[in-house]
Amino acid sequence: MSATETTKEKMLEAATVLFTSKGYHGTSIREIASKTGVNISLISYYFGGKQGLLEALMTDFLEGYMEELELAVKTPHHDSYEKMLYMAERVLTFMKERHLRARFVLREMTLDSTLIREITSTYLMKEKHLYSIVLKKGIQEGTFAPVSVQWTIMQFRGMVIMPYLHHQYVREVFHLHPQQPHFIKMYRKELREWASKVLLSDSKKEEHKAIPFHHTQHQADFVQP
Amino acid sequence: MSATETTKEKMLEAATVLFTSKGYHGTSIREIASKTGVNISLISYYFGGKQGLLEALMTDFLEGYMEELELAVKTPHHDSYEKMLYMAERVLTFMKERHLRARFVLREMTLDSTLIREITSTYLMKEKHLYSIVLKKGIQEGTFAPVSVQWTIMQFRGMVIMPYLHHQYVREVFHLHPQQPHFIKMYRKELREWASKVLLSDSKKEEHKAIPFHHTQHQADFVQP
Amino acid sequence: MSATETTKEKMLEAATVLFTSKGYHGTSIREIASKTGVNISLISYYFGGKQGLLEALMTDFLEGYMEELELAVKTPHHDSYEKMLYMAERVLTFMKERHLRARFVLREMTLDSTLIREITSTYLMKEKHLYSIVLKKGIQEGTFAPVSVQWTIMQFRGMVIMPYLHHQYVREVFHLHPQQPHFIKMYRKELREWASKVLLSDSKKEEHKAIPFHHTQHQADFVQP
Amino acid sequence: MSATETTKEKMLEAATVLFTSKGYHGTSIREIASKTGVNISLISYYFGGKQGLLEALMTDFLEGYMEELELAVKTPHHDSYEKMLYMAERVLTFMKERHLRARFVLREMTLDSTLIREITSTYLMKEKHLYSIVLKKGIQEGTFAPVSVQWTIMQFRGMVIMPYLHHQYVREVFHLHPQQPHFIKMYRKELREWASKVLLSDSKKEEHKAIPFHHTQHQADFVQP
DNA sequence: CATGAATGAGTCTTCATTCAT
DNA sequence: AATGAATGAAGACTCATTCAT
Repeated sequence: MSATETTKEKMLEAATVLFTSKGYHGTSIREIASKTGVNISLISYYFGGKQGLLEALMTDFLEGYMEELELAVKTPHHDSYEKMLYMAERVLTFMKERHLRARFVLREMTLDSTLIREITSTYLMKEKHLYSIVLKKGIQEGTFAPVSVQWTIMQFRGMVIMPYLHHQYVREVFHLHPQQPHFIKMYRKELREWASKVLLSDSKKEEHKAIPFHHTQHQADFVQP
Repeated sequence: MSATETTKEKMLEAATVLFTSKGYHGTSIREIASKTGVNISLISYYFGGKQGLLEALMTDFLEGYMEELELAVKTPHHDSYEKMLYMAERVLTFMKERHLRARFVLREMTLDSTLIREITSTYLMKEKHLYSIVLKKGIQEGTFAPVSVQWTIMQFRGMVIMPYLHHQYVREVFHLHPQQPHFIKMYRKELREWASKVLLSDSKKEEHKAIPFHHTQHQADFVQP
Repeated sequence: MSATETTKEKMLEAATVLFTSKGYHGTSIREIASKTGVNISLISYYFGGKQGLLEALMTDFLEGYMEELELAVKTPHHDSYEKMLYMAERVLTFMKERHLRARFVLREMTLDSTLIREITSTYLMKEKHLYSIVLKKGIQEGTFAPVSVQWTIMQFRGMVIMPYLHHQYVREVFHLHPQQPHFIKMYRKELREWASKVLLSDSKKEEHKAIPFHHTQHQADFVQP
Repeated sequence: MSATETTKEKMLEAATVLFTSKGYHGTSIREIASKTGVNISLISYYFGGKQGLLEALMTDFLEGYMEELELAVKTPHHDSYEKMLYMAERVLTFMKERHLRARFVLREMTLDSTLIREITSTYLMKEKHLYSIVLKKGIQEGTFAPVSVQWTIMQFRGMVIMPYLHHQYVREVFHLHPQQPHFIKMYRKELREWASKVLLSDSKKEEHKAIPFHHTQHQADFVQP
């Protein structure tokens, strides 16, 4: 890795941390440069300005994100149910490994600046498309109940990104840490549970026996009826 | 309403619009003043600065939000299932009526600035507490299956706020408009469906017949098996 | 004069001095603000930026310049010869009173930036037009010899602006001071002399007896044949 | 010519173009390097910085300029009148061949920075001296009328450099192109005309018959009395 | 001979805020 | 209650220059 690449990477990392906690506009390039340990002007030099840095950050993340989804779709599975969960799994793992950047990008996508829209819209469409394919296939196969494709995607996507976008909330209110392996394991089970209840067709429900709540053993917040 | 109150209200409105689309730091008080049609210094005069404006905006929203939840909890219902859905309903309606402010506040809560934490943490705790009460009660009653309280709250809350926080996404990708009455009506049904599948205990599932998909008649995205 | 106007005027004055001696790009607004004794940001506040200051400076000068020429043309004269000289006289006096600004504007007009062109072209056309009218009239009347209008304008204009654009040269090399009344008086005579030799038709040369060289008495640089 | 010399020459050429249209301070060495197609640092390497480049540019031009004048003075002529016009001719031709550099240097000389003064003052003095010699000689010979030496030099020099310094003006307003051979030819005649009227003593005027206005045949802007 | 990474000083501009009116 | 002049700090960015390679 060349000197340039190393420095660039360090900059992106510093920017990620700062952007995530203070927001894009709330962070000055001076802070980024200082955190990286280089001169201010190097940011404009490498990325052509603060905005270039933002674009690099987002594009880089979204590209990786989409790649995970695409690879997941290509991977052969027993049925659409397993594929759907595998998609979530890969995306979750991907975001876990870069949870700060994930949080920042997901938040930034809630703004409606033209710039953001330009960067993200293609990816969002693609994401919808991929989920859509799998869902439709599953319904046709009879694996899934005849659910509304769009509402299901919205729900599913919402659940997948939730721990990262609402990282702060999850941590403060529930004392859970979405960047830790433990969390992922549990969250996977929750998703599976949800999917089995909401997605599966009645005929398939018995085939796919929902994983029993053995993960609840390390959770003390249950109320016995 | 006095002249002062009107001006203040107009300022808050302008700030809401701008903050929502460009973020807090991305908006200058100059823009707010100009959009309101008043002198810049009036913002510092009324709110003691930009930060004061932010606090007023958030506190005001969160207070109303909590009030809705509290009133919903106090309202007598046939069972916890109905109460839970009624809570969602009130919150949804509250947010629909001020969807811009909702979006902004929800997004701002994903930052981890100390200021934001100070403003929001009490409300978040209270929200968790209220949902918690209802969920636990429902489990004890036997209305709800013995689900994990915390995961369920996270999921439920995620679903409720999703259309407003991800307003941009929902609009661009699915061409739906969460601020329109039509949307609320449909979203209510989705929530009910979800709740019936995920929350209800087996014994109750028959009692509460899930509302059939008659809303799907205006939706063309179904795939028949 | 309001506080604003006074401050603005002071800024324009400071900018004139600095721009003239160091050029537009060679001068920082910090220097201008500091020389004016106000805060830096006031420049952007009043003129909308450094460029706005430049435009104000140039437009203001050029407007005054053209007004002199127009008034001179409107003033009734015995013949075109007197009018022509009167035009020069008024412009000279105008520039003498703001010789720094004159120098700066005249120099700036030798650049070919788009901005400058946009500001100046209209004025230059008008100037040509006014000179043109008088020259043509003079030729028709028989006051002037049938000279080339365009070459004559170029020559005449060159002579009029020379002392101000080449102020530095005139001062350093000839120890003359174009901003002093004395200079103007002498220069007027030179122009008259030039005009009588170059412009007047033979028939008129006798009528308008060239003013004898009595101004040469305070000049020691003559060589007797 | 070595590779070095070629690169240096290309740099000077690029600098000339940019300095002329945007001014010295308005041009960055980055632009110069980029236009030349070499690395930025090479400018500091070759010329010891931006200022060094400026000095090289000016000195080079002024040296050539003076050489022309000196050679003209040394060349034997029938009388001072012919010599004077020959001086103008050589200088005009010299500037025509490098009209961009001429324009830039002439404009730069209207600034009063210390640096510029240091570079130019010697040359200006020399120029004055050379013109002075010829003028005085001519007056003593009786070729020239007893004109004021200094005013005449100012006027003469002004006329000679005008087309190059005011290149933009001449082009935009009169649609003439001082860098084309055609222009030079016409301008030479204008100068001769001017000189015959302004400089020549009465006794000599008949000897040197002013060239009739045959150049006016391609000029349509004449007004017949 | 020529390059690219890196720097520090400096650029213009915008920010939120204050104060006298 | 509301304004507009004015400020100081901070914003992003560009500058010319250096140095190791």
